[in-house]
Amino acid sequence: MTNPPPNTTDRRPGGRTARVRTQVLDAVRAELAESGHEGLTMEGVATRAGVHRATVYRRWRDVGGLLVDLIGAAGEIAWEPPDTGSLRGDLTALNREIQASLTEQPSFAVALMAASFHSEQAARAQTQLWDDRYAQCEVLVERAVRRGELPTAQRTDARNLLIAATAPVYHQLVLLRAVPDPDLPERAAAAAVLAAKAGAFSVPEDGGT
Amino acid sequence: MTNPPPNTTDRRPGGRTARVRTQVLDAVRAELAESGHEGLTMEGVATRAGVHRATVYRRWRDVGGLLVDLIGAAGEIAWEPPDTGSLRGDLTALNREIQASLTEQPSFAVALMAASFHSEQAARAQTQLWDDRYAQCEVLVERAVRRGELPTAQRTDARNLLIAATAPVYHQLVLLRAVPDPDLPERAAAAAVLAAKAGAFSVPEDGGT
DNA sequence: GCCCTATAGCGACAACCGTCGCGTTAAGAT
DNA sequence: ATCTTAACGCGACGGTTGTCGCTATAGGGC
Repeated sequence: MTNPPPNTTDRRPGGRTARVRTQVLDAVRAELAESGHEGLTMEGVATRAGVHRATVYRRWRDVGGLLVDLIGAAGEIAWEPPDTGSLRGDLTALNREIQASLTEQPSFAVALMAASFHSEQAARAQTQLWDDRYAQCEVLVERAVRRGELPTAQRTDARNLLIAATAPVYHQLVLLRAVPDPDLPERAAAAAVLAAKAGAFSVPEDGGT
Repeated sequence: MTNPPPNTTDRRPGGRTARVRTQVLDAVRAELAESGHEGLTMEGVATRAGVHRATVYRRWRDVGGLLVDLIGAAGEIAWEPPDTGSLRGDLTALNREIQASLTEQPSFAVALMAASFHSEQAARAQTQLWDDRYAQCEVLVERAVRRGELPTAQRTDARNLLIAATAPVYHQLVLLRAVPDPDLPERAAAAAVLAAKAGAFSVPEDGGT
């Protein structure tokens, strides 16, 4: 008997499995839109997807798992950091995006935050998501340095600058649950830029080579 | 028949009622310490307090309600904003307090945040709590202005300054779940001060009288 | 002390949640 | 076309959650 050529992974991602996945993810989106992150329940998703509860539990474990998979599905569409020609403009645009994502009904970002308190996978996915975004955004700072908008005597810590610029938006909307202030994105961006120009995020050039 | 003199409120806050309350709140603290905000459940609190489940549900409604009452009980002990002699020192001290409150095990602040996604009362209480704190902290800015640390040509919006200074700490610890950075409180405070000195939080003096 | 009644105790309940074992279906390889 | 078995469907289960109607207890005004 010839050795059977090894099965790639012994998985079956196609056909029915794939169909079930799209049904379930669609159901997640629909439930989220209809009843918000509070009404997002495993039972509800399964019923709406026309799939058995046990299936959802087996493949996604908990609500966090569903959201994580939704990130995966959405993450395939690329995101690009804004490029307006000035650091302040870029950060403002970024903040506007963030404010929109936290304000839209329903907010996927808020759902993920809520889930991250109950679900380990959701927590990890959230950290991952923001980390990636911030990494992508570091180019904003590099561009600003190249344009001469920032002091060049010392390197500017891009991550800290980005966090300083964006954190107030989250703070106001999530923690303080303030009504969205249309000027906040720009104010927060401007403040961060001023601080950066004053050298607030400069770090000693670490020894090269 | 003589009109019976009106009972003050027809409530009975004393005696057994008060005893039950302290038992329950003690149980909340204990459960929180033992199993964190994730393990804080109505059932568990009731059992530990030696009280019937229905009683806890009736009086506190949900986990959020318990936390809210805990704030009330703790809120009676006064909190004072730091006063170190400089704006930067004050904000750094404030940030250190915040970082400590988010890092301690278990963290009441984190528990309240988690609950605020499920419980309306918890959400309101959270907003209220931070609002009060920020209102109290505005004196920091006033003192700084009086000391001449900030530009006086225009008024500085204390609230925005405070949020810019403190938001990064929440952001790092809650959203990004980064490991606590001992330098962050100072860095964030310093950045906010620099921005403020550059006029980032100045607002047009609104026309008095 | 004696009432009145606010509040707590109690047990039952329906709903939901998550898991399990087992039978069925249909990918995907030959 | 056939076979193997991954993935799903199904129903049942034990545990938890939140509510309700009722009874018992005790606070506090008289």
